[in-house]
Amino acid sequence: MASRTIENYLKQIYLSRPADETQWLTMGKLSTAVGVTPGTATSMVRAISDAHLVEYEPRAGVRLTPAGEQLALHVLRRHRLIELLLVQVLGLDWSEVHEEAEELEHVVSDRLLARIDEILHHPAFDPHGDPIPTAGGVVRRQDCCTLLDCPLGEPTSIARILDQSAEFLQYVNQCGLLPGAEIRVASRNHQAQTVELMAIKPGETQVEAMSFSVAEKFLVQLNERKK
Amino acid sequence: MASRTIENYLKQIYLSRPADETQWLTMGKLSTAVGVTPGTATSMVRAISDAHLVEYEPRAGVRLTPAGEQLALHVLRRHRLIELLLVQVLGLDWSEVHEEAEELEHVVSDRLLARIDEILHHPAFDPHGDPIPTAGGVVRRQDCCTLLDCPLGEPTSIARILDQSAEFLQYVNQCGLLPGAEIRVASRNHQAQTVELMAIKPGETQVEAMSFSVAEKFLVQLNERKK
DNA sequence: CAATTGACTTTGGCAAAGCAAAGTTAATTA
DNA sequence: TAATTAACTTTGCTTTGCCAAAGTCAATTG
Repeated sequence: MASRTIENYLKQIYLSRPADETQWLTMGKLSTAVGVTPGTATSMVRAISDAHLVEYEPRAGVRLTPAGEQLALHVLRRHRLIELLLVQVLGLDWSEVHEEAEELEHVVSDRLLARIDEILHHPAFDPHGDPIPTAGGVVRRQDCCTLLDCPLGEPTSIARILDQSAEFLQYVNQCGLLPGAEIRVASRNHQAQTVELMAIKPGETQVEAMSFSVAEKFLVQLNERKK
Repeated sequence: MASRTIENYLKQIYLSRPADETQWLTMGKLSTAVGVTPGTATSMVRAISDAHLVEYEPRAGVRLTPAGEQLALHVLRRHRLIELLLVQVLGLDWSEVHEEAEELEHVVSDRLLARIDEILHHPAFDPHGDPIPTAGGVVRRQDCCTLLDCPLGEPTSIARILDQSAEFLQYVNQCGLLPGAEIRVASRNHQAQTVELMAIKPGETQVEAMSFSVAEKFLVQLNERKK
C-alpha cells in the first residue's frame, strides 16, 4: 500500500497537472503544492516513479501513469466524500472541512467509505462543488467557465469554488455565492480589473463586485432554459 | 504535540496498567501491548520519559505522570466517541469499529470531536460499555464484577465487554449478551471450568454456558431493585 | 559567444521508529 | 554457592521523509 506521503504526492500531482495533457508538471510547482523543498520533491518523485505510479523525466517534470491516476482519484474520492459528510451529517462549517478531510482521507477504510457514500446517497459533488470520483475512479466532467470568461448577462449558477481556504470560503458565505446560487455577470471593467454581478432572485444574493483574480476562483454553469 | 506513536504508547500504558496503583507496568507487557520488540519499547519509553509524560525505572517498568495520564485519557476519549459515532450514526457493526477508531483517534480535531460529542448527546459509554472520559479527563467509575466473581442467582446486566476483537464481538452478538442485556449466573462448575447463565426475560437472551476464561471478559452490574 | 540567472538535481545529514542480536540483571533452581 | 533462565537493555543498522547547501543545466541577456 502507498504511504500517506505518496498518497499526498499523487493527489497533488493530479490536482496541479497542467490543463494541456501532453505537458508535464514541473518539480517547482509540485514542491510548492506539496509543501516541501524542490530537492525533496525530486527524490520522492524518483521513488514513486520506481513504483510505476508516475513517469518522471529529469528537468521536464512528472506525469501520472494510469495506475497513479487511479490511486489519486481514490484519495480524492475519500477527501470529498469526507468533506460532504462533515458538512451534512456532522454539521461542520464548510470552511473548516478541507483541513479536517486532509487528515482523515488517509485513514478511512474502504468499508467506512462505502457506508459514508450510502448515507449521503452516492453524491456527485462535494460542498465546494468539486466532483466526487466514482468508486471505479471515473470523474464526471462538468462543463464550466469562470466568472472571467462566461458570457455577459446570461443567467448562470455557481458550480464550484476553486479556492478552499477557510478565509476565502467565509467571504463566499457572506456574499451568498455558494454552489447553486443563481447570478449573472452584469459587466466587466478591464481598466479597474473588476467583475460586477447581479442576483437573479433579488435578496438571495447580494450584488457584488470583485477583482478579476477573485472572479477566477468561481466556476459557473449556464442555466438551462426550460422550454 | 505528541506524535501518534507516543499517543499510542500512552494509551497502552494506561490500558495495561496494573490494578494496584503502586505497581509499575513492565516493559514486556507494554511491548506486546503496543506490538513492538522489547528493545523498541525501552527506547521509546526513555524518550517519552524525557518529555515528562511517564516515569521510567530501568528493570522496574513504567508509570504515567499526571500529564501523561491526561493525554492518554484524551486519546481514549477520542477513540471511544469515534466508536460510538461509527455505530450509531454511520451504522457500522460494533465488531468493526475498534480497528477503524484505532486510526481515526489520531487525526480528528478537537473541533470535530466536540461536534461528535454533541451529536451523540454527551454519551458516557461506548458501544462496548467502556466509559468515555470527559473533555476534562475524568473517568466515571463503574462498579462492576466479572461473570466469574459476581454473586450467583442475582439479576445483573451486562455492562462491558473486555475483549474487543471482531471475532469475539460477533460471538457476543450471536448469544445476545450485548451491554444492557439482563441475565443471572445460574451456576459455576469448577471442575468443568464453566459458567451457566440464565436469561431474565426469556427469549431475549439464550441460556448459555461458557468457560471461565470467556466469562472473565464480561463485566456485569447488579440490577438495582426498584422498591 | 560568454555570462548570468533561475530551475532543477545531487549530496550529505538528521530525526523518528523500528528490528535483530548481543549483553546485563536478577531471580530461580540445583 | 554456582548455574541457569527469563526479562530487560544496549548497540548497531534500516527505512522513510525531510532540509540545506552545493552542483548542473539550459535559457536568456549582453
